[in-house]
Formats: sequence, C-alpha cells, structure tokens
Amino acid sequence: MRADAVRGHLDGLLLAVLEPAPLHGYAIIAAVQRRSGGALDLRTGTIYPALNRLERLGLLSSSWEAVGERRRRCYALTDAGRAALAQERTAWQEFTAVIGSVLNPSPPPRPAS
Amino acid sequence: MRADAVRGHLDGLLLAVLEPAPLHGYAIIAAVQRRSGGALDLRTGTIYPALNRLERLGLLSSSWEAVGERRRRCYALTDAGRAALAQERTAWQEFTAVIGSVLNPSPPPRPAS
DNA sequence: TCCCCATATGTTGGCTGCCAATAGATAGCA
DNA sequence: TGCTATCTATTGGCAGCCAACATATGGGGA
Repeated sequence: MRADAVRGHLDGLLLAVLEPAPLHGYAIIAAVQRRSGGALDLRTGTIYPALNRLERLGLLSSSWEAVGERRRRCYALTDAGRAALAQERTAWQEFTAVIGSVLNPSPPPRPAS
Repeated sequence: MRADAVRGHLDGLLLAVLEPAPLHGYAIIAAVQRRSGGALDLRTGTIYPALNRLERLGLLSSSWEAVGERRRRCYALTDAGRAALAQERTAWQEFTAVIGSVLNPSPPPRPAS
C-alpha cells in the first residue's frame, strides 16, 4: 500500500502506538510497521514534524533519555492525548462507515409487491 | 465529517455511485450525499476535474443528454471502470484493515506461564 | 584500521489532491 | 423582478505527506 494513504489519519496512528507505553521516534516507526504487518513504512520527514505538532497541541509530552552516549527523545501520551485518541477512534469508525456505505451500499429492502 | 477526508478515496466513490446506472455530475453529488447519509458533501471543484481524469483514464465514458433546453453530461462506467471499481473495493478493505490494526490492535495472546 | 550499517533525530523543498471561490446559463416560483 | 434550484466548469490556494539531505554514535566485519 502506498504509505501516502495515511493522509489525515496519521495523528491517530501515532497516538495509538504510544498508548501501551512511551516510545521514541525511531521506535514509533518500527511499532507502526510491526502493528500494520509491514504495510506502513512511515518516514522521518513524516513523523517528526507530526510529533512536534502533537506536543505543541498538548497531546504528547517528550523527555530526553540517555542510552549510553546516545540520546533519545521519548514521547508519552498526556491525558488530553488519551482523550484525543478516543476521539480519533470514533472518527475512524464514522469514516469507515461513511466511505463504506458509499463504496458498498447495502441494497434497499424491496417491498413485497 | 470534514469532507477533505475522502482524499485518496474519491475515485472509488465516483465509480461506486455510477455502478447501478449512469449519472450526470450534479446527480453524482446528490447520490454520494444520499448514500453517505448526508455526511459527504462533495463540491463541483472536486468532482468535475476527477470525472475528467477518470474519463481520460478510460474508466468512464461521457455523453451529452438534452433535458428540454438544458444539457447534461452523463457519465457511465466502462468495462475498465468496473474492473477499477473492484480494485478500489479490494484496496479499501486492505486500507481499513491496515489502519484499523494499528489504531485498534488485537492484543497478542498471552502464553500460559 | 577503515568502512558500512543500524540506530537516532531533525529540516527543507516539492508535489498531490481536494476545497473555496468564482463564473455563467436555464428554469420555475413567488 | 428577484430568489432559488439545477447544471457545468475553472482557478488559486493550501494542508499534509514524502524524498532527500544533514548529522551523530556505536558495533561488527574485512
């Protein structure tokens, strides 16, 4: 699948993979890849600006973590982030229902004539 | 729902509403609106360029229809269009499965320890 | 010792694709 | 005489994702 298809749903994906535990950017890419069965391969140019935006919005909080000499920026869901995730899930269900109903309409019941 | 969300799925929607019978542009907007329960309100600036593109691709064929003094441009699915619709439906299922699996992962079965 | 790859964070430019706004025409109704 | 509905169509703009690039550490193999 062309990864461009996540357009408009990226925020939900990021919030979702951060739900079980905080992760740093590189691990987020791996987590999305794993949970999608390898179908989604997000790029750094996609997620880093998104993570910054989500932090600015107060949905994530970040903290630097030292691993040897290396540094990691670890992102965690805030309370607002958990609420936003719930909203994203609702919106996703509505979205699939709407598009699905146009793409695969259930035939109208035929009145017994 | 913000109508911008159809991004990337518009072609499938247009092909789908043309499946039962040919329609003209204005009626296509109405059909999408009806089949989506009023949630999707596509604009002319969205569908007319898309219809032209689909015709250039050979997925639709158009013919002018006279209604009194009025003229309508009627779009019909071609054979290639029906094939493309089937592909769009498959792609949609894959898409929802992939995004869904990231957004709402099924918890991994815990080994009995 | 040197190089490459994995790990890790980040920026910039560009393109795709939908929308808002605009334009213009006919027809019916108040 | 307008106002609204029906009908087609174009243009400019912008959001959002990606490709490419830039930078740095650390480990493994030749």
